Amino acid sequence: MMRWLICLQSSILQIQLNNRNMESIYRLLKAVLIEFFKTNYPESIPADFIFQSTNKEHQGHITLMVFPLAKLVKKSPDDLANALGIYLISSDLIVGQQVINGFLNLQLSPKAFQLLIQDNSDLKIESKDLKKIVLEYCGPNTNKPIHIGHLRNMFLGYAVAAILKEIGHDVHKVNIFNDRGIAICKSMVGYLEYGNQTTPESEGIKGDFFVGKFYVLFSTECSRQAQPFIAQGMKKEEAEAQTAIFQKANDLLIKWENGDIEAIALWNLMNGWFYDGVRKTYARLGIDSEKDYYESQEYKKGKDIVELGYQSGVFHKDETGAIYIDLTDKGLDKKFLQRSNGTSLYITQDMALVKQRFDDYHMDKMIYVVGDEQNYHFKVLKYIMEAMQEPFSKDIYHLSYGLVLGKDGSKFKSREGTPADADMILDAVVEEAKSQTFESGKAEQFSEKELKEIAESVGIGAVKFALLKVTATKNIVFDPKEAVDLNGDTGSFIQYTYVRTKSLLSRWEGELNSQMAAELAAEEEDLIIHLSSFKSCLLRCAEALDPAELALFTLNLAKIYNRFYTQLSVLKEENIEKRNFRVYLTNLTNQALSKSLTILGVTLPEKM
RNA sequence: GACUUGGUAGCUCAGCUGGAUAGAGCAACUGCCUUCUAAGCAGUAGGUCACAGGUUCGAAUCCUGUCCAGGUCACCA
Repeated sequence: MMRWLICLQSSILQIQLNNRNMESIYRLLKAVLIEFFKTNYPESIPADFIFQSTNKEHQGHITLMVFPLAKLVKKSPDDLANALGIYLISSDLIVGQQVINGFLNLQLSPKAFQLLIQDNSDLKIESKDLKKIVLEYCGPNTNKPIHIGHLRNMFLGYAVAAILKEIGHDVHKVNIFNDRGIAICKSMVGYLEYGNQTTPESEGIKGDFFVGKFYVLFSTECSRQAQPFIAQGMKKEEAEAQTAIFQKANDLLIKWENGDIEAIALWNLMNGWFYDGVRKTYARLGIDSEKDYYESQEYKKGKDIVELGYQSGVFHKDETGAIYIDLTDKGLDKKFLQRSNGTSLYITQDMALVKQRFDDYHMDKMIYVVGDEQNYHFKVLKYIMEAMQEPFSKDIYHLSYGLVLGKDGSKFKSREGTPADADMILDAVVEEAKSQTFESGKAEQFSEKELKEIAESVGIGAVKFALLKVTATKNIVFDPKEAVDLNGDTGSFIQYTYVRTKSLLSRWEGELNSQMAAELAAEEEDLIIHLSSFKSCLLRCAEALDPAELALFTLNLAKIYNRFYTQLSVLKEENIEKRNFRVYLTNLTNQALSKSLTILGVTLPEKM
């Protein structure tokens, strides 16, 4: 983890600052403060200064913490604060100062604001030490439609990739289809038993749902057949393995692995339906990948690696013939890599896949976006590659994220076909967005086509934002009903603000000019200060590989702009200087909102 | 049992490397549309930061212990 963070750390942030806003101002003030200490206390020059934004109740923009400094020079905090305040006011960045209980509150000068505007007039980040990064996300199973957990995975992966790209890294997104194994065989048996030659077209069902339907039919029948065994006291999983229908799935799996023509034909047919369906969902969500990997094409190569490791003595064989690696010296257990019957395991194919990826891309970092229930799996994978002395083992990084839980805090179930399906949730939210447009009374302004586009953009944006605003490592309690509510801390609030800026700018015919007005209103100051933290926010998100802070930044920007918009006139302002500058700030906000939402994967409606 | 991640308002979440009276949104209650889009703005109310110790000028934040919850520890994926 740490190694990775250091690699990504940009040259822009060489000075570690204690606050998220206004780095450039702090840097300049620090220089002034150092001068003060050189003159007055040459024996004790502080290594760092702690700044924070001033509390709302007090006057000023930024606050210097004087306690640590007072301790250093052995003076009372208030005395030192007063001396520092007077010294700082002589610089052209500060126009006012006030000491309260050892806190030195400072008021920034117009020049300081002008400086902030200049620093952030473009929102581009230029950084060095760029990396080639491959990021795997999505990873659907082809036996049933994707569910809410996949949504978090896709949105997170997409946004992280976009953030890294924005910083300047060379990012390649890839997908993995888990297209083989017992699960898809269950759907296949379901189809053989109940399919009657139907197709998604004949039934008018989206392909992935069509395949999933037979998975559910299989599961239902399997549970039914398992009842007698459970009645005898057998555990559920054991009992299901005893059923006739499960045996059929197992036989099909063996046939498939042996290259049976009929089995493979059916497998191709059903996977084809699945891909057809899931790719529609990807398109709807704007999820893309540069290269698709398929488990079916990789899993056999894993066996070669196992054999190689066994020959070279890295892996061992137990008395039954199963091959394992001993990780007890890492504080872990033995991990089996190949069954005693010679067939491969989940980890076997990942061993092959990771090597394949490095052969394909020769990248500096491989990021896996996979849920935290697989933390152990990736830890082991990394150790195995290390033991195999693969130089890339250190470049494997598991970007793990928490579960999406239902309202009562329990896990969303999808195995038995409960409504955790991604498409169902999206449809419901889009439908709600549409009815909200009608409720707002604005529906008449829009054509049928526009109405549909707005609902789609707003509804999907709401779900994306709801899942992205929570810190990635934490579990999310997701209530579809709340995502449907488009008021408050939501994506649609931001989209609405964006549309506001856009509408305002479309009425403006003058030039854009960053010339600041002589006097700034508090709302303008807040906006400038907040906008000035955009770049550092992005850098922190890149380091943390987590878009949550960007989501919150964007939300706050929208809030601050809305206050600005309602409290001040822009186009109707009579003072030309003020009007021009407010249009300029509106444009900058528009740019920042547009950039942030695009990174987060939330689309920008033209109107709403 | 071991490892791991969490516990902040009725609910969903912020709170970055310790700083001022712990912040948002939802839900509840008040106001504001003949004025640049009211999917908005302004306001009221709501807290023993799981608990107990410790470190210090100062702790939601750091340390120790306890309790509670999720996840993992397969010849499943």
